[in-house]
Amino acid sequence: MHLAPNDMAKEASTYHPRLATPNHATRNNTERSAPQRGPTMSDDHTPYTSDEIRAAFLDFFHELGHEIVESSPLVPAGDSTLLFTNAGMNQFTDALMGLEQRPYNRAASSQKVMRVSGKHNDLENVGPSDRHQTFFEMLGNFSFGNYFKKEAIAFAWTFVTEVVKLPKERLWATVHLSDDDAATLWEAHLPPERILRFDKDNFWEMGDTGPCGPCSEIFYYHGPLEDQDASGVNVLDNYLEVWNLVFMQYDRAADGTLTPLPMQSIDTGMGLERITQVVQGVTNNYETDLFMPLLDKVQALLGDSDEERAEKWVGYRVIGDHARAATFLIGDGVLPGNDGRAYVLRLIMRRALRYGKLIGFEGPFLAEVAQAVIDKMGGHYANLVDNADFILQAIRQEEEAFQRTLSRGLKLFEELAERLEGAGKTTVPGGEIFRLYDTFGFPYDLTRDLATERGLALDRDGFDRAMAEQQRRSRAASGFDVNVWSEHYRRQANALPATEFIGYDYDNLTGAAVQIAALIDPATGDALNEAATGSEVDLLLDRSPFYAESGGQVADTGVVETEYGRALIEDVQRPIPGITAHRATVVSGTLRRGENATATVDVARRWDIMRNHTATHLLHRALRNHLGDHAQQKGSLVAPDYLRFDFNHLSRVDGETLAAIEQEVNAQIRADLEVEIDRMSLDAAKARGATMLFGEKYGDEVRVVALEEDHTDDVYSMELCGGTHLFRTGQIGSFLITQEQSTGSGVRRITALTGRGAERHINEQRALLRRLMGQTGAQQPEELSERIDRLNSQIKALDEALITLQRDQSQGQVARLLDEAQAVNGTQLVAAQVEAANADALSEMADWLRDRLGDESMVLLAAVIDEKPLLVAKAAPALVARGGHAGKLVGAVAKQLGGGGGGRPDFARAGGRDATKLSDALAEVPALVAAQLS
RNA sequence: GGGCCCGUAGCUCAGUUGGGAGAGCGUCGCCUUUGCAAGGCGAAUGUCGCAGGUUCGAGUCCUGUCGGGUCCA
Repeated sequence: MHLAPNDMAKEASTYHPRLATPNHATRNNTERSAPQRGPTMSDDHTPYTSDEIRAAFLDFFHELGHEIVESSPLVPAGDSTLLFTNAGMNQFTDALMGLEQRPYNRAASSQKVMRVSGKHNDLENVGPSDRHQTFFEMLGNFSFGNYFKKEAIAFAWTFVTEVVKLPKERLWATVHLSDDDAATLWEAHLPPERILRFDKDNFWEMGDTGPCGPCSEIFYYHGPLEDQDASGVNVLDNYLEVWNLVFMQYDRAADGTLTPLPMQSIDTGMGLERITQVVQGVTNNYETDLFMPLLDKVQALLGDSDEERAEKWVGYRVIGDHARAATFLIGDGVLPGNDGRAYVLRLIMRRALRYGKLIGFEGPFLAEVAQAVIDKMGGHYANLVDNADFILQAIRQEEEAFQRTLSRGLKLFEELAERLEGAGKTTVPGGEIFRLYDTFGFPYDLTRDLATERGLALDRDGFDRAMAEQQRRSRAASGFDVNVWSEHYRRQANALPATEFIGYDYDNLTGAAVQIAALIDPATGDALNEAATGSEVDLLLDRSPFYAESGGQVADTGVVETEYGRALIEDVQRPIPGITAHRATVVSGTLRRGENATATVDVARRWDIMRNHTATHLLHRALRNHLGDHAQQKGSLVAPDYLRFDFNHLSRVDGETLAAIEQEVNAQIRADLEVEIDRMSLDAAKARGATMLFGEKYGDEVRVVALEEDHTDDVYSMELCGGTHLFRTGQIGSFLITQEQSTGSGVRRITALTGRGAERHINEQRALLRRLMGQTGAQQPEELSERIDRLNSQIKALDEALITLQRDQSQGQVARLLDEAQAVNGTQLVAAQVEAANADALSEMADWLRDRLGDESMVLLAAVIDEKPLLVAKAAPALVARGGHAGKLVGAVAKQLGGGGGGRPDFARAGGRDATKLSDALAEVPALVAAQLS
């Protein structure tokens, strides 16, 4: 039942809270637990625990005709500018701006939110501060062009005063300086002196341009009543901002001017932790029932007394908050790593681990606390329970990784300290501290503690300078990657025609009758009347059989033809919801707006794509069967020539498992499962257990692709999917995994082939086998390995025989050369050209000569190897003592050969280019040696 | 996205203006011992991540690339 907006405020003000029951019919099925009533629970029906408050909030707005929408994941869908979901409104952005139509125009949610960086939130505040957290839940109600200020204010007021029953004498409202409407509306609820006006604090905007508007906030005062005063609002900490109501009213242009929006919307946000704190009458979030079980767990693990716990409060809070954040992030598919979201997660986890050490943990502990998080929150967030094993394993792994990092850092520090002390230094240079931190991840405060223990001072300024320099560099290098497609289209969203997709019906793939509804210049985004031969243009059709790239499936290609022109479709994208742009090149004639056309998809290519897409579903299921439920899709590419599938997994998949997975997929292909595609409501799909993807945005009606046995209705795989599929899995033909690799922390990638691609691959491999058989003389493939073994042992035997032979030869040459030794300034000198197979043999000969010529000998041997002269010189120890230098000698000789070289006094090598000068060069050796010894 | 560090024997690592690939642990064999622990003697094991380049010569220098670590945005 929907009420007229005017009645709504009245209805809200007479709302009577009923016992909060979580299993409301339209609410999602992840909310399982009945609220636990704590011993301190008041005996009327006022919600008290966090679970009760959350449930009461959602019930309250459901009663008021709001669609209860499940929290979207912490990783935002399709928004690369946003690191994490940071507000309840994120998943409604398009609906709030009127870009997206939803089957409802009012909604409410309890949204998981992460805030780690930004103007009001610094990670370092989390712990010491009473109100900062990284992870929290945001309760919010939303109106998409439906109700506005009056109802929003009335709803909020009713909820805080009648549902959670906050005392009115402690409530304040703030409105924007200019917002007389809101001020007047508040007067229905509060005396005028409790309605305050502010400027910037009460104006909300997303960016420099775009939708914005005044907002109104509800504050709760929790100090002594007699000290309450208007001057404290928005200033003092004991006036808590409980709820922010945003009135989306204007559109701000680039020049700063405000124009009213065609559709006025409401976006509100109330932190669950904060309202729970107020309801439970405690002074900070960490004393609410959301955190107490986690802090109790920490205490139990440490065996701390209450006094000890009280002393270490900062550490307790850091661990409590960060354990929640880590648990939820990993639950939503983020794993610790070295960039973006993954890095933030690592930062948070390592901060928790450091604080853990500080308050007395010696071994791993974070996974234990995470278990407490799952116990506490799993009732409402079922995915935590479903993925518990994976979450805990990921946390344990990171704890181990950090332990390794610390051990290595410790070792490096010890070395550094000894070096410093050896050099008589008393200060650790900032650059060194930074190196430990930057390159090896060894935290500053650990370096500080270790240095202090050894009586070393620290160059903190140097460290800070190095850090600032690195930040400057990083910032300077970071650029923006703007999605031009969506930029152009977003601008004129309302003026563009929507496209009906008719490509699910494969009869429509060729020769479909369509109309060119608009032509857009891709470079400028301008609408065109016509496009001539050679031009690149985006076609907007009234209906289209072309599949636009989405869900990993690449776009169809093909042809659009009119009576007067023909264009090749090269890419198809959906830059904003509902709009399909066909990127085309006009190859003949001219296309005009409004013309009728026929559209033809490259059908063979489309079937290749569908083979890969249906196979992707089989692979997804098989992966989860073999690796566990955590092996969820993280990314997917479905192309005509291959498929690529990324999924969560913490270690590499070994060959045996990979083979088993491939086998299972092929077995399902042979079982020739039927592909059954149904449209149903999201709730119905969930109820049937369909696989959904994190970070994917689903409408209310979804498409479910099931792969199942014909008669038994045994479902092998069921996924929400908008892609195009085969009729039966048998059409895949065969499935081959060609590669398994890592793409980053905790994510593995499998590349595979189906159908024609698999066939081609096998043929290539067979051709290779035949070639190898020809080369080795094997009659059967099975003989190959044996043949190669035999060849290898032959090579080895020949090698050994050759070396023996060469050695004999070398020894013969050495014997002759011994007689040719000449005395130069008291040394025995040999300088000669010999035959040698390689540098090692040459070197060996020189060794023998030197050893046999005595303590003051010098040997210089030359050989031509690979047409280039190579020299080796050896000087006996006593000669070196007298000034003999093999390196210098060999260098001087090599120079005459057009090369260079050198080495140590007792051993050196050199090479040249011109072998013909060798004998001349050797003739000069005695003189050179004589010069060295004089 | 911008940096920095690492990739050498099964493992942990050394390798210093570019000039004979090493150590410790482990493995194997023999000796000693009733046996075990231990000891003694001896041995095997390397595409120096991969691909280019510079050079007479590259583990070492340069470029690219893959893998791992780590900081910053």
